[in-house]
Amino acid sequence: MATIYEVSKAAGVSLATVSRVMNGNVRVSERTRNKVLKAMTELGYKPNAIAQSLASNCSNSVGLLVSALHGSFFGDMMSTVEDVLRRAGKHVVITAGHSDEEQEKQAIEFLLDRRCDALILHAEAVSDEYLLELAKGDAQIILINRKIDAMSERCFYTDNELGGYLATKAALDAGHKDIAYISGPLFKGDAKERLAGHQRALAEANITFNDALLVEGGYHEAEGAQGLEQLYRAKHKFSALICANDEMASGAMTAARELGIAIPEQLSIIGFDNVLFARYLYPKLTTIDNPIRLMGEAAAHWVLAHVYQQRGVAEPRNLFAPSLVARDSLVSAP
Amino acid sequence: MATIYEVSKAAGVSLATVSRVMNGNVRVSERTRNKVLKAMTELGYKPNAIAQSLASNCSNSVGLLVSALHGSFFGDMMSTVEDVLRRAGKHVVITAGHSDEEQEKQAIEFLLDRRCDALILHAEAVSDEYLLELAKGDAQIILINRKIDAMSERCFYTDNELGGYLATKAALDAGHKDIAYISGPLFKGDAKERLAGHQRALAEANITFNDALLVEGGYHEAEGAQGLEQLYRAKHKFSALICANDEMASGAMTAARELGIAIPEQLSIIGFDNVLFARYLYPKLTTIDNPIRLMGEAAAHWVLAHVYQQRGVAEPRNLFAPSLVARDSLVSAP
DNA sequence: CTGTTAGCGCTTTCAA
DNA sequence: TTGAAAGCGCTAACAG
Repeated sequence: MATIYEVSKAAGVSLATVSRVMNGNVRVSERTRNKVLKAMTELGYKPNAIAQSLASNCSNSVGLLVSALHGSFFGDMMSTVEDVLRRAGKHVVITAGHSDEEQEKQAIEFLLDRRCDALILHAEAVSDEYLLELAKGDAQIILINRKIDAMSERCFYTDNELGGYLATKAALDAGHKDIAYISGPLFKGDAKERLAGHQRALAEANITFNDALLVEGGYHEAEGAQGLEQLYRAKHKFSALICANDEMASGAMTAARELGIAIPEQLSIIGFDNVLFARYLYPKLTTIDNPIRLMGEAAAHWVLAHVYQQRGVAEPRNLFAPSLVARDSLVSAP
Repeated sequence: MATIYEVSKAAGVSLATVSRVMNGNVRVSERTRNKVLKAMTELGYKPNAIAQSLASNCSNSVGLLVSALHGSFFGDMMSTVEDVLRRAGKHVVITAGHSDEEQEKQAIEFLLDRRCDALILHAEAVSDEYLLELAKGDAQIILINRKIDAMSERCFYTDNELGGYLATKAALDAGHKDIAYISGPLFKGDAKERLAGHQRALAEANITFNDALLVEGGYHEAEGAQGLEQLYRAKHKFSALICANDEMASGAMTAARELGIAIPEQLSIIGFDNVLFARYLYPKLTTIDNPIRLMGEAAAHWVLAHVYQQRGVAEPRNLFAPSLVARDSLVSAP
């Protein structure tokens, strides 16, 4: 691998000049630039990104923390973030936190050790205090799907409460009165908010929230199935079920089928997130669209604008509104 | 951020000694080591990974190329690779190639520029020659889901032909004679191999392969749906459909339902890959298990053993055998 | 077992 | 507009 030194010799100029034409920010005469460029191509020169990072104190890398590397939700998010950032020549180091405090901290430490210029975090388990403390350090911290007031301009999130509200409202509008709810793990903010929206919609319709119709799940398909079975066994009647994400809705559908419950005739189901496979379920899942790709894009754009000082990047919005996607799994109450 | 220099001063030793206790490979007296350790914690010292990389000419990072960051197949793969490598303190830089030659090359260049110690590639579009050339360079190249004879010990792949064979064999064993097939894009090796397996099974059963029952898809759900519609419109009769991956099987199921075809009563469907959501489809998808997690693990272990000289890592196998997962979407022929 | 001393390849003042 | 030179923070001979 040719080094900058060899290029400078070949071009008959100094190291500094080569560096200047590489970075293009300082004026270099046309003639000199061409000599250097020629030498570079002849030698097949590639700048050493590591040396550049050390000297410039900028790693050109951004760390991304997600809960898991598989799953439609995070797939969509990683996909947009990587796309935007790589186009800008930045690289993305991805780690998984598995919704566990210790693992999230370790992953963040890891990214910090690699001297990432910015961290885009989908952190679920660590505390606000920890994140605030982190934000005081060298790396810029951006949060996805979480809002902390003291750093709200670096937070990109969905109005989960509204989403929960819309889901329940849709069921109510279809005439359902007995609505069961399988929530996400309630230690997570989004799970709490979605549930709060559900309760608000019920209250507006003068329906008292029935604790017996609530099951706490963990956002996985299996818990959707278990949740439905539990509700069914408890013999409380309900004609609609709202699941706090599509994965659980899918699990619930499968379980319902096995119990001989016809969907949507006997039971309407509504999901949340509108992940790719939602429309391939049978019946096609009515769900709440969670604009995760837009949030990823917003976070990446923020980094480009504020960390790398790129011009012409539109200032992203922070709050994203979910919306109902009406498909086949919700029908009028019998 | 404290530097090694400050630590050495605080501990009253030389730079080199601090470096030694950090890396732990050279003997340092217990007393000195403790002094250094103490100074480190007091200063909250964190080694600068970038400087380490530059000095040691080892970035401790491995690049991972996948076709897309979303989708169950790649999710599973990234997940295992990241898990194994991060446990070993290596970091994973992930890029997407989108099955496009130009984009794959760019992504690989990008990883090379970052001086990754090894590249684990799920490359679909670039040529064997290109990869062989690449393997001559500084970074070690590992291939997933692809075999090139000249570097077969660095290739980890499924026996796709066998998989295609097993799928078709299962349909045949269930009494089906007219078996349609929606393939992956035939410029991809795995798609070709799966199809070859299909044809071998037919030949063994003395059934002539009928070109009219073959549709070329692109591994996406939408193409599964289109493929089924196309086959249906062509009015060729078939009682079983084999799809070259689960996503297309899912799309085909949805499309069949819309055309009023009962599954599996009127049409049996078999997928390939056994991704997570396959068992949540309705009916539950009979499919071929593709041990993608094991391949990811194997690739990561190979890197640990051969690139980072870790001891005690079992030598991974290169060829992985797929197997039939019988669920509900395949039944006996009418 | 420990210290000295060159670098690793590049950026960035500071002068010229 | 260009060059000289001092680092960035760490590793790795080489001596002692």
